Amino acid sequence: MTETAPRPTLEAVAALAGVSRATVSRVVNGGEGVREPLVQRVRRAVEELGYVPNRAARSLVTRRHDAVAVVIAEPETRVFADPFFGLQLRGISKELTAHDSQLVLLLTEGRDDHARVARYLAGGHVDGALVFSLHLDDPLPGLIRGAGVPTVFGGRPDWSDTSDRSVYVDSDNRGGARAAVRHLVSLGRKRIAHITGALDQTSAVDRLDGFRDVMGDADPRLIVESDFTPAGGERAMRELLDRRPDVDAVFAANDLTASGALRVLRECGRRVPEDVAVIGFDDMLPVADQTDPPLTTVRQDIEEMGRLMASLLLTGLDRGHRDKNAPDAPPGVILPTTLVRRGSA
Amino acid sequence: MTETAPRPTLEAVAALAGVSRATVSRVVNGGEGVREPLVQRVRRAVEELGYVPNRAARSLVTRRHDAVAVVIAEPETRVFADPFFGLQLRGISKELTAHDSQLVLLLTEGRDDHARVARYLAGGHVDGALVFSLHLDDPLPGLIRGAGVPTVFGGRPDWSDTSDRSVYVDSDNRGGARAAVRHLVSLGRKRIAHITGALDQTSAVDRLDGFRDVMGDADPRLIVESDFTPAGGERAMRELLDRRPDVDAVFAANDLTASGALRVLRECGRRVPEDVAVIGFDDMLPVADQTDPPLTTVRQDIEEMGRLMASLLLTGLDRGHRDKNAPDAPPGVILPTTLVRRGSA
DNA sequence: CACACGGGAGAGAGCGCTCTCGGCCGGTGG
DNA sequence: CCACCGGCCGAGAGCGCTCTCTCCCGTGTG
Repeated sequence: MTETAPRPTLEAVAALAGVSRATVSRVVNGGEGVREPLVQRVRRAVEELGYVPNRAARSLVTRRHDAVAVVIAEPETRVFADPFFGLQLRGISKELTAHDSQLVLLLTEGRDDHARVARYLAGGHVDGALVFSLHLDDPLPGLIRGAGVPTVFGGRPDWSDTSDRSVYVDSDNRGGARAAVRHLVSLGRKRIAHITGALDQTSAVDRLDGFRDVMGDADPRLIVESDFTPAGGERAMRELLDRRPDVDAVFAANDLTASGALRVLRECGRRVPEDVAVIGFDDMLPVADQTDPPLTTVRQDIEEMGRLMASLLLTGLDRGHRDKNAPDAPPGVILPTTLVRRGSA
Repeated sequence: MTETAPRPTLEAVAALAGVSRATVSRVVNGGEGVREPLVQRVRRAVEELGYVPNRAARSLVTRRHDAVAVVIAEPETRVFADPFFGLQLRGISKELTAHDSQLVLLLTEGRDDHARVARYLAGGHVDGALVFSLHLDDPLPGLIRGAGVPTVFGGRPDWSDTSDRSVYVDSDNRGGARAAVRHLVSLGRKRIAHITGALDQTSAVDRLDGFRDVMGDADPRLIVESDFTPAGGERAMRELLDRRPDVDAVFAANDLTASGALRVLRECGRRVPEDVAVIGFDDMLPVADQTDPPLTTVRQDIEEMGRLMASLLLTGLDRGHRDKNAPDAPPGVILPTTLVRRGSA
């Protein structure tokens, strides 16, 4: 823990270059309206002193922070133990650093954390927020909208509030589900079942809707509600085999669920994919490629989703600064999903 | 993207409470040396206006930022796709919010990112840094030390530089490995093999050392070098069966490797644990409990590791401010690991 | 009853930066 | 030749806060 050395200031650079602070500032911020020889002198001085602008001083006057908060609301520890957020963060990070913005991470669990996050965002310490809130009844999105900070949501928010025009980015859960089920149909399967995800999340609802788009007239017993976990997948699969022993295909709401289902099928002596074809969702590595047989699944580009969220937020901020009357951004952007064929279907 | 409302300032609170800015400042920062009735008046005014201090203005004068950077150096995308960092971040986040500090996340891939991170840290925008650097030859730790920012490393850094007294937190990789191997011995296994991790990482080296502590005199052919991946585990297991078909136990450097090994063993008709016992490392969910059979493994408390890193950094910072001559913090803190018995050994 | 003492409150400087404004200088048109 | 205009640069104010310094008032003492 060494003592921090005194950092060079704009003043110091100005003195060394023999110009005024204002000129150094201009050069540091793009160099518009400064003649070339001066620009060079200043650049050299900056280099020589190793000058780095003091962000605090800058944002004190500009009222911008070049920082955005990433809020991950995650009641269950389990959720964060999967690679999903890691990939999102990666995408977000790339986009933010490309725009020279910082990523301030806010993790929450429980209600008091919500208040803390809302206060932080309302405090105006960041230019905007990227929010991941998984559950329909989560109060956080409301709190955040109340904070008056530009926000982009990850995943479609709950539409129960119809005035809600929140910007969001989501995967094409419904379309992906349709593609999966159609694939099963094209394989000649007749009794296609669906193990749902936790239906308090829009992604689970959308995947179920996609299933229904294709299998609207299916026996309702072929739909079993579950919770996105492997254990839940096991339970659901047993239930399914009990209800309809003749089931010949399963579309599981995610890969974890599918892995549970696979285990039960193996236990019960059903061959996959010969007797029962199985499709998952997410293409979550290292799960999907580690099952036996490797899982056919619907891939979503999670990293791209993060990148796009950040991009949307930043361009929104820019537009806000330049032109308040620009046409609104589309409220939602849906990223395509693709079917990845492996061994299980 | 609404317009940001004008935020109330200290001045405004002071006016409302009928006191000076200085007094409000005192109250906001703990209220020492202000008489009770005034404290009350100020508190009410703060409440009424919804005043939140402007961090930029504050840190401009205090030269503290109440922010620490978390640097995750991660050349391969694969690494971040596992739950490890998520849990670390969770632990770090808890500790930081308890101390009212922000978490600024810096993800890197590639050399130019290193320079960027070093510049950022040297720029003095944060009070300290928590650094995860997995590889022995990574130049990042050196750059970061050069930046002169208080730092705590996650995982034992490379000791090739003997003057290095970096503070770090690590799991007891060596002890955990010993416990695993001893367990195999206690099961009566005689031909115990080790599939190593990527040996450019200290964790892999330490686990190998732990294996050797117990099995020092083993046939060197029972040690196969691998890379922490499932595919690597498969390759290594085949190699192992080829070299020593009579192998009766495997200690794999992590759970992913173990899962690959399990698959090969099943393919080759070996029963687990009857013919070959298998132990992993990490207790990575949802891998360890999803294998067939469920994996016996060595658990490390990853979240606690993150929490402890943050705690060490913060107390170090505090001490730095209060008393430069306090005894140095211990360079390394090692967290215990525990053997988790499941079905595979 | 005058004086020293100490604790609580206010005044004011300034952290490092940006940004507006005004002045200077060179070039052009009348 | 002079007024004018436009492009560059510098001067200076001020962002919101903390912190030192000073002043004031109440209490205890000679």
